[in-house]
Parts: sequence; C-alpha cells; structure tokens
Amino acid sequence: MNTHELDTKTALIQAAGELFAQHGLEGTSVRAIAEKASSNIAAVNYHFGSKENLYKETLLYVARYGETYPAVRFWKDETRLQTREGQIEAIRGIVAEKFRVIFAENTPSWFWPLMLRSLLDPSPSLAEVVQNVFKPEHDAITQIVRHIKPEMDEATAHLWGFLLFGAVAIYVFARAPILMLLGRQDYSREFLDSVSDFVSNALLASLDLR
Amino acid sequence: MNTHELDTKTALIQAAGELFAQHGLEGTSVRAIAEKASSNIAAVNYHFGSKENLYKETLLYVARYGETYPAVRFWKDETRLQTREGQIEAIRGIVAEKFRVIFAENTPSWFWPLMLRSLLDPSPSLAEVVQNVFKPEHDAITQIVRHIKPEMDEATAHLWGFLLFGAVAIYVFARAPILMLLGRQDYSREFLDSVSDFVSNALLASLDLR
DNA sequence: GTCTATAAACCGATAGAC
DNA sequence: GTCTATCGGTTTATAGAC
Repeated sequence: MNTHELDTKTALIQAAGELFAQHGLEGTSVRAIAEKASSNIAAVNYHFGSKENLYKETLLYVARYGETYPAVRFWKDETRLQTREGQIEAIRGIVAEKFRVIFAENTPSWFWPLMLRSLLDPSPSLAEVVQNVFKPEHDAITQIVRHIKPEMDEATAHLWGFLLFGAVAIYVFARAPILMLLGRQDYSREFLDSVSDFVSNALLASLDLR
Repeated sequence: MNTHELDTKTALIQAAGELFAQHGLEGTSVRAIAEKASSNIAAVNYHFGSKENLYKETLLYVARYGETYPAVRFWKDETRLQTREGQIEAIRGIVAEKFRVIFAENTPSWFWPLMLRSLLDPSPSLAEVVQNVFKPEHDAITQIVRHIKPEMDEATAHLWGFLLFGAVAIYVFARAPILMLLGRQDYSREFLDSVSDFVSNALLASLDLR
C-alpha cells in the first residue's frame, strides 16, 4: 500500500465520516463521498468493497484517532483514588477531559456526532463499537465509583456511568437545539468550561463528595 | 374528510414514523411507507404533498399524542413548590412522569427515538420541534429550579435542565448499547423505576435537596 | 490505482383510469 | 380516494480502458 493509496483511503474515510455524521449511512451517496474526497465513484468500491464497509471503517477511524478513555487511565493509577481529594480530582478530571477531547480544536467536528448516531442506527457495526469504544471506559467508571462508594451495588454503579454519559452526550447530539434554547451561535471555550464544572459538581454531589 | 381517509392518513403517519425512527428521513422510501401502511405509493403525495411534509407531520403527531410536560404542570401550580417537601416531590414527579410516559406500554416505541433523531438531523422542521416540544418544558424547568434555588443564575439553570434532559434521553437514544452493557434483553418495569429513582436522587443532590 | 461509461435497480412524483 | 403505470432522475456496483 503506497502513500498515494493511503492518501486516497484516508481522504475517503474523512469525507465519508463527515457526510455520514450529517446524513447517516442511508442518506449519504457514494457519489457525494467521492466528490468530497476529490476522487471518483469507483474508488469507494475499490478500496472498501462497499459503502457499508466504508461506514464501518469510519467508525473504527474515530475509535482509533478520537479515543478518550480518561476513566481507564485514572483506574490504572489506583493510588490517586485513596484520598477524598484524589477522588474529587479524578471525577473532575474525567469529566473535564471528555469535554476537552470531544470539543478540541483538532478533533474533527464529525467524530462524536457520528459515534452517537451509530448508537441510534440499527447497524451490524454497533456491537463492535460498543465493545471496543464504550465498554472499556464504562467498566472503568463503574470500578472507580464502587471504589469511592463501596456500599453502592453494581447496578447503581452502571446507572452512575449512564448519568455521566448522558450529561456529556447531550451536548453533542442535541447541539443544535441547545444553541437555539440559549440563543447562541456556537459553544465558546468559556461555556464548555462552565458546563464541565457544572456537570462535575452535580456528579460529585450525587456521590456525597463536595 | 371521511373516516376512511382519516384511517389512511393515520396509517401512513404511523408507518412512516416507525420507519423514519429506524432509518431517518433520507433512509426511508415512499414505497416502503406505502407498503407498511398497506396503501400505494401515490397515497403519500395525495395526502401529504411530499415525503418531507409527511416527515414533519409524524413529528407533529408525536408532539400531539406523546406530549409530556410535567414541569409545565408543576410550575403552573406554584403553591406546591413553597415547602421543601413540595420541591422534592416536584423534582421526583417530573422525572418519574418523563420515564413513565416515554416508556409506557401504550406509547409507540418509535415516538421518542424519532424525536431524538430529529434533533440530530439537520432538517427544516428542527426549529419548529424545538420551539413547540422542548422549549415550553425547558423554560418551566429553569423557572422551577430558580424558584428552588433563587441564588442560581439563569445560565446555570439552563445547564440543570440539560442535565435532566441528558439523564433521561440517554435511555432512549442509547437503548441498544445500554442493554448490551447490562446484558439485558429489554428494559423491565422494575429497572425503569430504579433508574427514575436514581436520576431523581442525583438531581436532588445537585440542588442540595435530600 | 484511477477513471469513464454503463448496467440494473431503485427513487420521488405524477398522470390518468376507475 | 385509491390504484397502476410510468416518467425522469438517482442509486450502488462493476466492466474495461489507461
């Protein structure tokens, strides 16, 4: 696989990812992808076999280059979770890094809308995405929460993980309605910082950590 | 408009709603809608003018028959919010009713997936949906929260509303992944009750109401 | 590997019979 | 109001030239 071929494949994945994020798998045509990637309609089938396979590759691409597993890292360094201050720092750090990575300047804006859309769409790739992208981080979060509150049962720890997920994800998949309700044009850096702070505080309060 | 015509229109809306929820506007064909509604491909254009217009009608149908504005009701009956117990009851009641209505037996399972998908899709109907379906409830929630905590500024009250929205919506749009992570086949009544309880407690904790 | 041309199927919308 | 037939356009996928 030479450089040129890699360039074409990457260009197709990036063009496709952006279009899939906006219009979904079924709403995006191979022609539109080829045109956006400055390629031709035969290239998609040559490099990926089919549109469905290219869709799966765009999801794997996001999992590879947009990965954010802050809870996994905090859980590996368990010693920092021994003190109350360390626990607070961990929760704040996890939330802050999620917002920071998801809305970073150099994170393509289609990464997470595509990820969340893939959760809503019935697709054969869904199980793979959940297993590789969401399960490791979710598992680490439940472990951390049960470490902080040993009396919490496993079922409740799962719900806490979903609360964190929902509190962050809403700003991705309901971006347009949120901006409408706030009368804003876009999320500013200051706004995202205040959201991260607010979400951290709410999650800490639910753990009796202040 | 006779009964038969009403039947056909309703059948088309219900068939279309289910397909739009699964495959989106662009992923659903007029032929598939007509077949599912046991009608013919000319019926959609005869009754609704276009596929886009039928899409808009399915959203209005959900807004009409699936409406759940518990916060609006609680805010209208402001006297119940004077005591601490009344405030706790209000928050619990709002959360419980949202889960109850969204996952009710007689609520078609496509109602809220379609609603949430419409937030993610760039569509001319989005502004109308936000204005008619989400804004009234969101406004009531911010009012109630600011009544409970008068020192909270308006921006933070908005964030609290989004926290509530995200905490509930995650169980709609990430239903499949959540079931995978829990190793379940479906949400049970007991599970949804425990989720409603957990979310209420977390939201109350963030307001220092226990 | 890249591209044009094209095949075969499908799309939304509509005309016209009943 | 319902339905079939059909128009004009687009879709994915592929064959074959370079």
